[in-house]
Formats: sequence, C-alpha cells, structure tokens
Amino acid sequence: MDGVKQPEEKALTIYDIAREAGVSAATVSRVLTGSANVRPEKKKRILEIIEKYNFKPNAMARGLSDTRSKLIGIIAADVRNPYYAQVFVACELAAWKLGYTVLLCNSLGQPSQEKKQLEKLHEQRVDAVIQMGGSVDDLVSNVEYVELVNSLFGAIPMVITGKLDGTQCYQVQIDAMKTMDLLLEHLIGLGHRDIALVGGRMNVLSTFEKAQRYKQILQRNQIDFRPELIRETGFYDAAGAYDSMNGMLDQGITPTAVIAINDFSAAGIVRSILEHGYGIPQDITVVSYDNTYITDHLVPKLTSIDYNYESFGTLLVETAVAAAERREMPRLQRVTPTLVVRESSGPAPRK
Amino acid sequence: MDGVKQPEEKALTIYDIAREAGVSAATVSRVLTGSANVRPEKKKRILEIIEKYNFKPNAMARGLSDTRSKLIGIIAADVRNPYYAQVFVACELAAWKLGYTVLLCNSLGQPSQEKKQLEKLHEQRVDAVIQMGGSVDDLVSNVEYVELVNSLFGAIPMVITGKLDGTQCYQVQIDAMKTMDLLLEHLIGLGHRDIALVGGRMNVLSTFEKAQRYKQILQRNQIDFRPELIRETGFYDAAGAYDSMNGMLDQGITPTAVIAINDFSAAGIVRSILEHGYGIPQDITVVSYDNTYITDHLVPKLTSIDYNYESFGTLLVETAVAAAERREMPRLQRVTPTLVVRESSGPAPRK
DNA sequence: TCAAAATTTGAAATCGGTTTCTTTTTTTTA
DNA sequence: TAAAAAAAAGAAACCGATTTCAAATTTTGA
Repeated sequence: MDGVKQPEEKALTIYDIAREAGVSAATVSRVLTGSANVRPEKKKRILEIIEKYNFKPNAMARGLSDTRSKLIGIIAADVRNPYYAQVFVACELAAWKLGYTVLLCNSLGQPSQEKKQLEKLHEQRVDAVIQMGGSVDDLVSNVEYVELVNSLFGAIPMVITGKLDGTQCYQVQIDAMKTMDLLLEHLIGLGHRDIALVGGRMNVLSTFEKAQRYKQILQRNQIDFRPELIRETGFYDAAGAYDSMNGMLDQGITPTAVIAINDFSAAGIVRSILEHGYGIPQDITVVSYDNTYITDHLVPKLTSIDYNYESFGTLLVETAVAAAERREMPRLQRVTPTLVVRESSGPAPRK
Repeated sequence: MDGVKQPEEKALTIYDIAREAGVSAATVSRVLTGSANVRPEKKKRILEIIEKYNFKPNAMARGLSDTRSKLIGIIAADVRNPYYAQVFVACELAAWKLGYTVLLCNSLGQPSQEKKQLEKLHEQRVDAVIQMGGSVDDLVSNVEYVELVNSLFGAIPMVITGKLDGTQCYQVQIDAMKTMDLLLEHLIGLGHRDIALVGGRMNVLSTFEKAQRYKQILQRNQIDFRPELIRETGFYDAAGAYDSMNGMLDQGITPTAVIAINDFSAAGIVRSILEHGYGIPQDITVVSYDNTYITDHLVPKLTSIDYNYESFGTLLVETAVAAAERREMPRLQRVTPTLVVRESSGPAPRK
C-alpha cells in the first residue's frame, strides 16, 4: 500500500520557552497561570515567545501538578437521540465558557457499560461527571451502580438528571409534573377528554411521574381515568409507539388526543394515526415531549414540551463545576419546561 | 439555600498500593502495564489489593510519563445532526475497543471555533484528531486553518472525512460518486428522467462531487441536464430545502423524483410536496442521503443512502490510532455506501 | 555445592507543569 | 544615601505514573 508514516515530533515545553526568554520555568508558569506578578517587560517578552510558537502548556502535566484535569465526563444514554444531543451541546458550550472540556460516553442502555465508563472517567481523573439517562433515571436504583458511585464520590462529584437512591449525587431535574400540567392544560382547554399517553417505561422516574400527574390532573378535572389509554411500550422509539398506537386504534379505542412520551414515539404515533386514515389534528391531536428538531420535520409539525436546553445544560455544568471546586450547591435543582404549540394540536372534534 | 459541599478526598496512588503490598512502586507499575515479569505470588497479591480498592492509575501521570494520552479528539460540525451522531457513536465504540477515550467538540459551523477546539485538543495532548464537517469539507480550503493544522501536524496526526489542501491529513472518505451512481441507477431504473437534486452547498466537497456525478450520469443515459432541477440551498436543514422545493413547485417545475442532499433536507422536501397536494411516491419519488433514523420516522419512510456507519467509524479510528502509534497507513481510504430502499421511491408516473 | 547466568526487584530519574521557599532585585522611606 | 520593606525571580520539591540502571535474588548447570 502507498502507506504514509506520521512524523514524530515532540511539543514545546515551558522550559523551551524559558530558555528562549532567558528566564526560569517558574516565571513562565507564573505568566501562564497569572498566579503571581512578573515584571511587565519580561511578561511581554514571554508572551511574545508563547505567541510566536503558539505554545500550549501540556494539560496532563498541569493536571498532575494541581490535581485538576479541567475535564468533565458526560455519560449519556445515546447521543443519537436528539434529546441527549441537545443537552450535550448545551453542556459543551457551558463547559467551554468555564474553561472545561467534555468527555462524552454513550452507555447505550447497558448498565455494565455505564460502570466501565464511569471507571474510565475516573481513570482520566475528570473533575466531575454528569450523567443523563440509564441507571440514574430508574425508579428503583441499581445497587451495584450505587456502590460504585459511592466509592468514587469523594473523588468525583456527580450530577444526574434523575435520581440514584443512597448516593449523594447532585440532581438537576426537569419538572416532570409541570410538563404534564402544561400539556393537559393545553389539551383540556381545547376540549379534549379522551387523552392517551403512549410510550416509555414506568420504571423510568420521569415517565412514572408524568403518568402519576396525568391521573391526578384528570381526576381534578372530573375526567374518568381510562387505563386502556395509557400504553407503556417499554421503549422510547418510534417502532414501539407505532405498534402500540396501532394496537389501540385496532381495538377501536380512539382518543381525541395522544401524548407521546418523546419525539421518537410521536413519529411512530403520527404514522399509525395517518395510516388508520385519521387526520392530525382534525381527528386526533398529537403532542409530545422533548421539542427536538423532529417536531419540525414531521407533517404536521408537532406541539411539544421544550426543556429549555440552554439553561438545562448550563445548570448541569455549573453545578458540576461548583461541586468540582468544592463550592456549596443545592442538592436538588429543577428546570422549568415550556410548551411550544405547533400544527399537531387542535380543538377536540365534536362527537 | 440548603447547599451541600462535595467532600474532598484524594484518590489512591500506586505508592499506596505498593506500601500495602510491601513492594516498590516500580513493581506495581510493572503489574499494571505488564511490561516486565513479576513473581507470580507477588503479582497475585498486588492484583488483589488493586481489586480490593478498585484502584485506577492516574491517566494524567501515566500520560505525562509515556507521552501518550490515549485520548482521541473528535471535531464534528454538530452532533445534533444525527449523521454526525451516528459516526460519532461508531467512533466511540471503535476507540473503546482499542483502549482510547474520545473527546468530542462541536464546531457548530464556526471556523474560529474549530481553531480554538483544535488548539484545546492539542493542549490536552490528544494522540490524534478526527475531524468531520466544517473546514475539512470545503472545496476550497481555509488557509488559516491549513496553517494551524500544519503547525500541529508533527505532534498530532489528523484524520478527516473530506480534504484539506496543503496538509498531510489522512483522509477517510465516503465514495460520493458511488452514492450518486446508486441513487440514479435506482431512479432511472424506475423510469425517472426528471430528477431534481435539492439542498446543500456546492462549495462542500461531497456535495460538489455528487452534483458533478449527477450531470455525468444523466448525460451517459441521454437525459438532458436541466439546471433548474438543481437547487443549492446553502444549508443542510429542513427549512432551506422546504423553501427551495416550494420555489420549484410554485414555478411549475415538477420533477418525478427528488434527491435530497441529506435526511434533514428530505424532511423539508417531503413537507413541501405533500402540502402541494402530491403523493409520495405515486406522484413524486423522494430519496435521500444519510439513512439516519429520520428515514424511518417520516411518512412515507425514506429510501436513503447508507454509509455503513460502523465500518466508517472503525476505519476513522483505526487510522487515527495507527497514525498516533506511527504505523504506516494509506493517505486516502474510501468507504463504500449502499442503498436502502423504503417506501418513498416508486416507479415514475405515466405522463 | 558453588559460581555463573537469568530473573526480579528497588532506587532514582523522568515526563512537564505548579508552587513553596529562598534569594535577589527593586522600591520605599527615613 | 542607607536601611527596611516589598516585589520579582530562581532553585528545588512535588504531582503519580513509567522506565532505566544497578543491586538482589533465584535458577541453572558443572
């Protein structure tokens, strides 16, 4: 093969800069960190040399010496799900502003993978870990994972989007109850009373909370709760929701509105409804969670709950950094969602 | 606030392990790296202690000492685009298998950001960088970026998915010509002759190549090239393609097939076509690039070009690691795409 | 059984920064 | 102008691994 070999070349060190500037390494370091005074003319000279070679101090050496890597580990269930991608990008931006870099790991729904990744992040000596999805979203916490987190916790603070019983993790949650309040207020306001809830798994904290709130609000509005309108699919994908919705419609159960547990599920639900010959929203209204770009791509565009990703990501990172720097932070914080109304929701049809 | 402060706790070191095992740190290190023999009974004892405390060696210290961080930096245009997310996850999996961890940066289409990120990755002393999207996809390479890459190249090998003139970057490309061959073979085989190409920007290498090949293949099939059927939108999003497709249809130009430059664009095109009262694929066939889950979510499901993400990601990472380890690798490698036929493509309607 | 060879092991240097502790230089003030 | 105070800068230790080199131990074989 017409192979090519990468040239070997070592990067400059602080000593190279020091030599060229005729000062000691300590002085260069002081310029780099700004931790102490350096005579202006020397400082200028050193900065010029740094600039000239575009010198960047070795982060490993720096991190070793001050035991701070300036790295934040992020464990997400799967960035291919735009929900996680949105949160991730928001985190990256926020981290960048604070001088931190992010290390992303996708657990892909495998608890064993989460463990390995957390250990790997520890090995990299990340200053903090943010975890979203996976074990930290389960209603019943995974004992093994709890143990690992606890054994690491003194060294690595963790910020999670759900909960992990028996740990001291910082929690930044989206107010799940509030999301359901917004959706049902919207739907009931439009005259809907037969409202289905499709997708997800009830042993996921947020899904469970949503379902609980759903029942509560129906009751408060004197609407009978019909168990057959809640469809737990086990997944958060389109296929599961599609099958589930097909099942419901095939059984002759026709709600006037459907709440999809996320945008992926909404895609499957929309397909099922259209294939059954119903119009959206004339016959059936569809609303969803996450407000990813999918809401914009489907026909009709979806009414969806927005999590305000920018502030969500910012809060996650700020909490992580504060914890890393051993500043005081509330153990639990909540982000307020909003409702974005688009084409897929309309008044309930007359019976 | 009911604030909480993170406990301070230092992680174990190799010296702690050595002390407890009654050996020197060097011996522990030898067990960790497997670089030299250690008497079996000692090795066993040391491993037990490591296991007992779940000790993980400090990656910064290790990296400093052997000048290998075992980190691969990835600069992507935007993981919120599922195309990049798919490639990224494939890279992460491949990297993990080789013992590397990935650092993800989203350049979000800003060249200044790319520069900063590349410098940051250098600061972290990543062993290699993989870049997809942004400057490395431009037909005309950005001089400033080329300079930066060249100045860093001795220290950090780069693998890119496009090209960067004047650099020695390793290239792993998707065979763009082949993608167009597959699509046109499919469409022409179905009887289509009025085939539009919508979305993207011609100063992006892959898009340019696709358009070139498009003309070539039409000519080869004695089909007149109609310039008004190529619509450069400047973007790779749904909105741009939607506007563009609306423009085309409103002008009374009605192709029987439309090639969308990516799945996002396809979403916009589908919407436009449906809103104009045409059926897909009865009246107009739509095919797209990327084969992300979006193809599955739209109604109808999209026929799309698949890049075989797993092998693409694997090749990117293997090239990066080989370059990092100064092994010989071909400068240019290509990945072969395939066509996935779904509901959105059908025979050309009779005139 | 004992010297020679082979294998293990530990002490110390090293990687490239930061930081403490002195020493030197500069500035202030009497 | 000289002494005291303040500021700047260098030498050296340190962070936690790996690795070289030399010393100690074990194994081999005559």
